Amino acid sequence: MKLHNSYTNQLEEFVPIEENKVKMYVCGPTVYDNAHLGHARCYITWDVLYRYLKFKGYEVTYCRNVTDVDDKILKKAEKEGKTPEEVSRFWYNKFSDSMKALNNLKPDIEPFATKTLGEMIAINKDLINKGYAYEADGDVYFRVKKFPKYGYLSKQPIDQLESGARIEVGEQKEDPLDFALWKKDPKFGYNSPWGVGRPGWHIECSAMSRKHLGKTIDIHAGGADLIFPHHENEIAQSECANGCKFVNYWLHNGFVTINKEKMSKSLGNFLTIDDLLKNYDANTIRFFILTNHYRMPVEFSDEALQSAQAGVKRMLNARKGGEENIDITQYDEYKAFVEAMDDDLNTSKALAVLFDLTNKANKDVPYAYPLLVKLAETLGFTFDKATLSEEELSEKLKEISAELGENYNSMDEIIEKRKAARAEKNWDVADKIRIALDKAGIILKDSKEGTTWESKA
RNA sequence: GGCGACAUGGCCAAGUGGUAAGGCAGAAGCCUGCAAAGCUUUUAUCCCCAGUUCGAAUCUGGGUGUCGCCUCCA
Repeated sequence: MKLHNSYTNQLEEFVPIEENKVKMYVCGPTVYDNAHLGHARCYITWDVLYRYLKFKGYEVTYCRNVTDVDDKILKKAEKEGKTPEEVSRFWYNKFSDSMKALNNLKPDIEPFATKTLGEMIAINKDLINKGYAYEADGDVYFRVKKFPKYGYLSKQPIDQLESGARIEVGEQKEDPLDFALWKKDPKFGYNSPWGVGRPGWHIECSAMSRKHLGKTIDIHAGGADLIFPHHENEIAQSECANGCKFVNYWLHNGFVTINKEKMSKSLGNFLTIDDLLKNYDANTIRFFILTNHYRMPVEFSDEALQSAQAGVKRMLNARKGGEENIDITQYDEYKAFVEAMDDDLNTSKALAVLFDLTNKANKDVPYAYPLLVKLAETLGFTFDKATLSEEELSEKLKEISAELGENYNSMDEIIEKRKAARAEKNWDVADKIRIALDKAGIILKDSKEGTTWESKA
């Protein structure tokens, strides 16, 4: 399997440190607000990687952190008169709900920054002892110039970075390039050897990664906007503290754009996952994301989502049939799918394979449907049809009964009535029934085997 | 200014040297009492210019355009 490594900027054969085992870390959310489509793309992308690695037979440990100590959380807490814990807990729960709604698998480990403070302090101590960091009036900073490889990941010449760097008021840096490992904060801080303070953002990931996955890990992934400074700084901290390589494969996803601009919180041009789910289901959003290669930008538009909706509907509508227990690896489509995914997660090509199978299923090729389901599930699609609850069904029946001026107690009754009308060539009655059902969001499908119904939603 | 990415049919999008996958939308036909679903058929020479090559969307050089990072950001 080949993956694009941002560190070398090359496609590389993926070889895990330990045979058959993968340790992957994804930079998770800072929990202070709703997640938006951009976040959805990121976490869907890495969810697909996680699923695919497992599909390939790897034993994967997927760690995605939760940043629950941050300026924005504190600001929100102060504004709302809550504790930072209350704020972060609330938004973490919201985030988890969104991830679940998008059908993303739960990572094996979801560490919280506030629960990893001991590891952060330990790393900071190491860095100070080794001369890579220094304390200054309750703050701790990293000496960037002591790490020659600084800038390698982001491909930034150090002098260029230097010209952009500034020392903020109140900071005690030796050099403008230096970044904070620990910041004095008497109000919301935690005890440390340097007084009461809070960790810097970057050290959190270095610490959580080391604590849960070890000093050197296979994969570290996240949005491309994290390359600088976040991931650059993580490398500096971890490699200097641990004296060994931090990450073997750096993977970065592209952005979601809207009107050709990056969708982001600061620009305010974002759509929350919750809002999106009001109009489109998880399969549609996933399809929309996966039609593009993960490193390319994806332009959001309702037209694009509607196109995705139509496409995913076609796939999910594939005719059921075939044997369940087959050896799927023997088929060409399986090989084509694996080949596509092995090529740096070429999901658009993989989707083409799924459409090939959809087509074959509709022509009753015996292995097509089971293989389709198996492969589509590897990309995180779900084939469960929307089912109506008891109450929803009785609600619909009332609606339809009212529309037709009759009293029906079950869908079967209605279908029987229409069947009888059709047998008498009473098209008027038959059509009225079909149209009334359609109005209530129920679609009838006539076939030689009989008539079936399903809910639109 | 520095660094990087992208430019393929009406829309989205694969394709890194051998003659343009797939999806959506459109058209025609089949099926159907009608419809839905499905099936069949159907629409491109790849931003521009120059070069390398027997041969380029694919490599090289030069343009043009768009976007991203360099500050919190998935």
